[in-house]
Amino acid sequence: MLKLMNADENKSKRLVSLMKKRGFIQPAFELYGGVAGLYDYGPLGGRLRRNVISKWINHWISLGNIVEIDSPTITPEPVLKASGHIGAFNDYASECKFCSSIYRSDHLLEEVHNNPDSLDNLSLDEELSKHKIPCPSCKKSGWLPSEPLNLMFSTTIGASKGGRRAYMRPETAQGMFLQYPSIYRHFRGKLPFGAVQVGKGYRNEISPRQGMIRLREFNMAELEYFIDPQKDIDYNLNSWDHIELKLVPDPINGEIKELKCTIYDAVENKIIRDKTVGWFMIKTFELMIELGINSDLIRFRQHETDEMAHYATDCWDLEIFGSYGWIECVGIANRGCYDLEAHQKVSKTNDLKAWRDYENELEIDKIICSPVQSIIGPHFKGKSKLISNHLETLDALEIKFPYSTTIDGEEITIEENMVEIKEVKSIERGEWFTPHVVEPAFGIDRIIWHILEHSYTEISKENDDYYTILALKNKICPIDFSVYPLFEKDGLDEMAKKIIFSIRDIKGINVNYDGTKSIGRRYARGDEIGVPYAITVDHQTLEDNTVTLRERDSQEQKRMHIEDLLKFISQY
RNA sequence: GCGGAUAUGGUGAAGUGGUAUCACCUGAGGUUUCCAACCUCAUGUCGUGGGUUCAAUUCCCGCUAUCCGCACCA
Repeated sequence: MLKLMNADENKSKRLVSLMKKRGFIQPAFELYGGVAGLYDYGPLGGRLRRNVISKWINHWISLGNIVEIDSPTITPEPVLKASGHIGAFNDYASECKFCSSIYRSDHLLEEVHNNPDSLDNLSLDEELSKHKIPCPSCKKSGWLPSEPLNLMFSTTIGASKGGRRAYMRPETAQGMFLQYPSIYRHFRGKLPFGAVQVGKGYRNEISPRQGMIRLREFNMAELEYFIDPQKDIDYNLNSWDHIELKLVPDPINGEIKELKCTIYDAVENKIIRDKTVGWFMIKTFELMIELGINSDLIRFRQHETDEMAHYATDCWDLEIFGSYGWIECVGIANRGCYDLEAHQKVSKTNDLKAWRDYENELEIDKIICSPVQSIIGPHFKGKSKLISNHLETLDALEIKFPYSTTIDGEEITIEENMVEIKEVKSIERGEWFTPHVVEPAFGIDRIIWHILEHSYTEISKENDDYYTILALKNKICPIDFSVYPLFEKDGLDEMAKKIIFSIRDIKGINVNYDGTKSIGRRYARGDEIGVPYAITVDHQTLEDNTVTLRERDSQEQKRMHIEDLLKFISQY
């Protein structure tokens, strides 16, 4: 496999050149020297990206219980504190007092400490001064207190000094969690349901590498699927029995082993711990094939327990093989109720819950102490509300009067005449609970990169070592049809333009005209950017209204009447 | 972040202390009856800031970016 990668190295260089040359992908801000980790999509890449995103959204929306939402990228600090992004994502950095160089605190201590990664900021500072760690750059020893090295871009909301601290979101998921009440209402409380969001995410990587693979600003597409953990849903997993997935399970019981099996078996045999995760895995696999990823180059890898993010309980990555090796492109995680509960706790609301009907109604007979407000009110004044609440929690059968307790730091006594012992009947039909969340999170840029890599084919033609075909799938490709007049004279060019106008009337089709240079070159130009079909207008067209339709991948041509062509295109 | 290498039209490359060459691509014209043909012409380049110098794309230093290791990240 290593040999294969080396052989492909030049090929992948030629792909990068092509991407730049033809306007798919290029480093951003090149006029100003460029910025690592930031990329532009060009005239063709922009449309490619749009097509991938549309396909992604439709794939999920068509399930019927998924909606699309959108939320801001600028996120106030408390949100990210609640979600755990501030804290868990952090490493500490120390600044040299003398030369202002900044280093990761734990890295400075590597020589003198076994596991500096585990230290908190105070211990880090202590160790640094105890061992008189010198600055690698100026060799003096003296460090300012370590600060969290945050991988998020920070900003301030509001221009004045009192502005609120905020960050560019590191994932789109939080937007879906915060919109949960609205989504819950939309579906009128019927779980399971989900929401998707496509947008930019930001991570201030220390050193982005590997081209499009690690970006500082990237396109993410995330789906949050809210489920009742107690309800067993039948996903009909055996309807995918014709597909064998490559799985690399958590090596918790031994060495890493890749195995092949159907999604049904993987869930049955508990290789995949969560059925819903399994369902999303196979749905995601389907989507990848539709987008043009080579199915042989896809595998799922389960996160090892210590590798799992702070929120997840089970997590599988969809990895795609390309010139950078196996790259994680989708993460499918069961996040449990972590996020919703965290936000409920911090924001002090009760709104992030769902209602579950009991199978059988529960009749509950209770004997309670009902406070007599006309006595308690005047007697305890401001404290009366707290006292009433307390009384309602007591078991009336056990209580003896006068009853003493401490409320709000004060000893109080309840006399018998302050309460009324009542028998109440209540019927409980269900309960509130916090839904669990299964999240498939897609790195769109990484997927696009691999679509391009897997589509990129070089064949040899006479006099041509590298004839390039970008075998993009229909409707993913930026341009769907090209119309070429054999020559731009004798009215062929006008005929071609007439045909283009009729094609443009068909919705959603992007058609392109090219009339310069030889016909062979124009086919080559089209093949190179993945135009699936070329329509050629020749002299015969003027006589009998027929054109030739050339297929990109087979390079075969068929002559057909313009009417039939338009019919073909409208069904394309 | 550390170590090494690199930066020349859109792409891929050559070259020089006196402002740069080639191929492909692109555009115009000609030619051409279906797969990167040919002819003529044309457009377009020394990453960036500073230093040395009469003169720097070339030499030196800083910065930025890219590639390869290591580390980090997922």
